[in-house]
Amino acid sequence: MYKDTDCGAPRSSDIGREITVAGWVHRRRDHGNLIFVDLRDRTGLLQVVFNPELAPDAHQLAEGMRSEWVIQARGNIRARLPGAANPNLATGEVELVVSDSQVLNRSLTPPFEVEDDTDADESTRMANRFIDIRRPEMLGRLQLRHRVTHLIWDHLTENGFTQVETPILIKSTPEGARDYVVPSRVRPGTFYALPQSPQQMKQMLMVSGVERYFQIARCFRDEDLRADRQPEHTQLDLEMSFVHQEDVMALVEGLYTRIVRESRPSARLETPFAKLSYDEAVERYGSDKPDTRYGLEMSTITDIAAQSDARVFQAVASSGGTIRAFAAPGCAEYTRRQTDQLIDVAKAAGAQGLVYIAIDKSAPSIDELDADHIRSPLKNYMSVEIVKEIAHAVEASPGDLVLIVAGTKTVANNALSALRTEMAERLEMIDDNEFKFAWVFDFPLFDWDDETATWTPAHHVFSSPKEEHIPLIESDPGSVYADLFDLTCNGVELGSGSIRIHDPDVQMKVFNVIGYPDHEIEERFGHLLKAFRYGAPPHGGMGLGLDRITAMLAGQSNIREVIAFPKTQSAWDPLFDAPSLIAEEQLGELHIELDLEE
RNA sequence: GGCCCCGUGGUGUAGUGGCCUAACACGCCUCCCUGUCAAGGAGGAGAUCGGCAGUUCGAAUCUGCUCGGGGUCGCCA
Repeated sequence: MYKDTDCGAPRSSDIGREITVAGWVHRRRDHGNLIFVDLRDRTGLLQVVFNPELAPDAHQLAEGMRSEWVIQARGNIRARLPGAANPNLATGEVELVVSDSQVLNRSLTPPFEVEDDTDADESTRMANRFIDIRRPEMLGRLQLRHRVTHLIWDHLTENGFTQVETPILIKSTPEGARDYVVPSRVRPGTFYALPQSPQQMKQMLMVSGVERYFQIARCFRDEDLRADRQPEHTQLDLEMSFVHQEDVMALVEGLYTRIVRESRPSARLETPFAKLSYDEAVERYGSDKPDTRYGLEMSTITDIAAQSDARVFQAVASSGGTIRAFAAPGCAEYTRRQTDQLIDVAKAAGAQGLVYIAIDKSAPSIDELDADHIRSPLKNYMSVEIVKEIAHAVEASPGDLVLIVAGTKTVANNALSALRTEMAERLEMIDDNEFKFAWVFDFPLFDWDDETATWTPAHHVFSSPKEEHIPLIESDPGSVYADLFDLTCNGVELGSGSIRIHDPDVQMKVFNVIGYPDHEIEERFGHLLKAFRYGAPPHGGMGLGLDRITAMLAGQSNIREVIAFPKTQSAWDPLFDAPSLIAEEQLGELHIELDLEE
């Protein structure tokens, strides 16, 4: 070993020990004679002193040392001079007096400084990720990720799970996201796909009698990226046999409670997790992944608003739309500029516009409102009575700003949900250290797709309808609910799960509603359906995003911050420069000809 | 595919038509310095302003196109 002690280890109790350390030159302070080097390794910093009188050779070497050189130093730990301790360093009471040192490797001047408060641009960091990860903050995030993964392994192992690896080269079953695809050399003209998730394989493992399966699985989707989406992401994939929905939820809740408690002990965590039906979540928060750290709950005021003379409201109400609203406390004095900004938020979320009613704080109460207390662009079209009713419906008080969006159900909810987030931020209602988990369950089994005029699976084709709804599958698909559940936290969807269909007849009915022709069912799912005919146990499970929970624990909104080598928004790896061209011979072997424009 | 923001020495920024022969901070190089820890002091090098085309007597600055990065909507069962 090049070192017998970690840089972050020495304390006062080590004074007098002779140790050897090795690491990177974090900073060098040259006083002409005395030279101080802060030596860094993964455990921390240690001040190393080169004294020309005690070790002239080592001192001469240190004169040439520069940032990020890799060095080794041997010497004695001693207490720092009185008053020279550094309370900001864990090792700040002591220092290493070098007797002997060696340069293990030199370094070019790094493109940016290795420090937590980096000012380097993200693309610079990504192109030099090997240096970026030297920053304690980054290394810490990778270590956090490791701890989370380790806890998953421990917890699930303790609960009877078996980790099984499933293949990365699988069959493409085009549906949902676009596949990443790999050409086959030995079967010209055919392609593998990379898994979007190990869904079918883990269900097959249930048929196989594994009973409790998990995997930290890489999943690939060739879709446009976001701050919380990479072309490849990691999910905790798990599946259990002989369980109901509550059993899966209880297991996962136990795991996530433990993850948060052990990997971020200071976090405020409420247990048991809240439980909301899908309908309730949408009604109260306008979203199926509500941030429940704050209130700002919304109400439906379609009937009240439709009685006003406002044509927008009448038109929306009569065309089957919905009018929804919530009260932003204390915002009645918002300026034109501020309300305009809110209108922009609503429009960006798809709404035609936003109607607000400011209720002056001088009003004694809602019941005693008069016209002078009301400020609204639609003031002339709404009687005071209607404003009172609306205010009551949204539980507004004098001094509040009522935000109203009219539109289709989806539009109204999306816009109001965006406004809710916006107002929570503006009103500083968000506690970054709070982890408010909520289960959202009882999702509809199907969504209606206007564009194609078809029913599509809300989650995936294997989710089981609620038993009492099975008779409705073909007659009234829209009213069929499923044993489908999401784990959300602070307004982020962390994972989805469901009880799966294990009855081939029910499965066929679902396929029929979705409108898959028989040959396509056989082509895409034949292998799984065949397995199901050999005694499939009732089973269910979840897929949970590892990147997202880790980012959340790290206090980051961008999952690239917890991924060692992430890709850019255009799915480019700036470090290795992938994707890239391949040689003509490679293309030839694969029987591929390029047809590129230009 | 749409919308929005960004691109100036190694890094981060300032400069929004002539005062720019491009400024500042950090970093880098040389020298000085025995207790610093974002060490300090003195001096120095380093950018044709993402690229191309245009407008103009004159462009980092205006226009168009393009490339790259980020955010977001669509998309992501």
